[in-house]
Amino acid sequence: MRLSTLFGRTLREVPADAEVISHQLSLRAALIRQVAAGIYSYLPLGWRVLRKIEQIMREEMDAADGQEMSMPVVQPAELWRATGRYDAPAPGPALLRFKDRGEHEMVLGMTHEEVVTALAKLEIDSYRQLPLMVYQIQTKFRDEPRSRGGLIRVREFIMKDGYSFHTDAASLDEYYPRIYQAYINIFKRCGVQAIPVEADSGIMGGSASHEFMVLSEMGEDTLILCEHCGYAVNAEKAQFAKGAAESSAVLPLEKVATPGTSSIQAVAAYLGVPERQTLKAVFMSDPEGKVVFALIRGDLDVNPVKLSNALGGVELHASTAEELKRVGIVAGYASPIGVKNVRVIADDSLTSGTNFVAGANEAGYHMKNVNYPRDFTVDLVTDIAIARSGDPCERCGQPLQAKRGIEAGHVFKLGTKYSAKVGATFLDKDGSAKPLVMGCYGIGAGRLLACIIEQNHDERGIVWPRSVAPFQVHLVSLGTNNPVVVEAADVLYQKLMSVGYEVLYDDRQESAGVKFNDADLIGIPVRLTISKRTLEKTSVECKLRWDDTVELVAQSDLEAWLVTIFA
RNA sequence: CGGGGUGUAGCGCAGUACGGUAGCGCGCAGCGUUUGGGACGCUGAUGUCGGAGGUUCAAGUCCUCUCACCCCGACCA
Repeated sequence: MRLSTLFGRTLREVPADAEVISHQLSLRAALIRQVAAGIYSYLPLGWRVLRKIEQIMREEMDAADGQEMSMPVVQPAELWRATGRYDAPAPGPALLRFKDRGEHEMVLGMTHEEVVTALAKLEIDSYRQLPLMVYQIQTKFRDEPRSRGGLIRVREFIMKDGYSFHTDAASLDEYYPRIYQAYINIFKRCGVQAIPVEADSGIMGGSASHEFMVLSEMGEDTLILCEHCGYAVNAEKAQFAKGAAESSAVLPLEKVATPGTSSIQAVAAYLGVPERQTLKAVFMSDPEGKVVFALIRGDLDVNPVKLSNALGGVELHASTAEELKRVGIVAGYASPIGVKNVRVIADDSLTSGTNFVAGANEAGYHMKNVNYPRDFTVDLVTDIAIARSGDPCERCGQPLQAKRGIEAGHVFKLGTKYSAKVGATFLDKDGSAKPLVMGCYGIGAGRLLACIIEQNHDERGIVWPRSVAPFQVHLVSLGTNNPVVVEAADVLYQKLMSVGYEVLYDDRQESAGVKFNDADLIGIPVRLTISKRTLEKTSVECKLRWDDTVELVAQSDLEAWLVTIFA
């Protein structure tokens, strides 16, 4: 490809809208251009990278016995009604809906469980056909409330999504690690370090799932890691050792005046007790405004995802003052004692320890010596606490670390959630019809591209890993007014291509500075320079993008030199 | 959906307090000189100042409405 005719130009200045480094570089290096919020075009350079990423995913999926196929982006609403997701609160408005000219309700696919399960119902009859895995590399559309960070969080994106079908859970359990390993291979081959963590399965449902997280301050997820024992988990799901509050002889309930102490910190200090001897009340409401009272030991915080899961996955928001008033709760002094009209979900941290301080449901007053279950009852006791940096690991007791990460891939054991609803069954050996047991596996291609840049750049630009670089060789000719140089560069360009290299040839009439800066920005692994100077020595100047040194290589040795780089 | 911000040439920005002929840098086109880290000179083109109303002799600037985009939060397979 001659740079003089490449569609898409590099930008010298950072576009004002881009804050994230991968966003800035993908715009400046002419990989992508924005069309609307969270919707991008890929320019030729970006598309070449994306295709390389896709090819790596394809090879790893094929190696895991996957069969590539393609399913539509536009899907009938009835498929989504069948699984209940059309009307469910989640995904809700993220599922873009519209009508075609025949007034049929349609959606833009945000994932393909519905379509693939319907296909499986059609095509799979017998256990003899199982297990199998199909995958596609296809556009998804999710009408996110807010896109951000360039390609990191978008509305329209290309995803590699795979679906496996099994006779039973044991078969899925056996297959799942192969995909897990394939994912590790994919990220490694793409030059990104991704950490697999245990994850919450969210609206996808299912029994187990893992996310592949790329460490980045930009990340929207928090991971909890234990360096000591290797426990790695999304904070949404992380468990930790909570320890126990003090236990002593149970004392009689006592109401005390605690003016101006609407926070745990304040009331603990006022009464001279540790925070872990207090009970904290947190209120969240469902979409209908019904208040949930979450009760947890004062030194811990509520994890909204765990709380939501404890309630069967309902959507929750922080309760408004109005919602609290309606059920007679005094914010800041709320008490589990005598509370009515709300569901009380308690963290298991309050089942050990005695004589806690809790609110009196009256401004300016708390209760001392509150004991469960003597003084109050709850609807459910479970783990609803969020793990924080420094909390002890539940498995080994060592301190946990919290880090930010970008979710680059996600694998789920779905079980029969979709197949049962769609009626996708097969006949087992014993002649009985059983729902297919499913797994699903996704990686966002564009997000992965952004992650690659996040982890592979320097102050001058992108430093592509060889595996995904848009071209292998960036050929720079200096002195385009010198016919001898032009001729030599043209010959080298043709020769490199004839032996199979992907070459970006900077044949523009630009100064050396412009050409070198663009080469650094675009980040192709090998830079070859041809000039009057190199020709005098019948050599080519060679430089690797990740290395500062340049090397003169005799023209006759160039091919051998390149072989060592791409070996 | 709440809070904050920005829309002026392809990109980055000034001009808006106080209304009076729309500017700068880069980029782009032509000519010439340059050619190893974002060269130089000369000449030139490009704007419905996001949009619609309004006030005024006169609006990029004032008023009203509206749209788009960015950031924080809510949300998120």
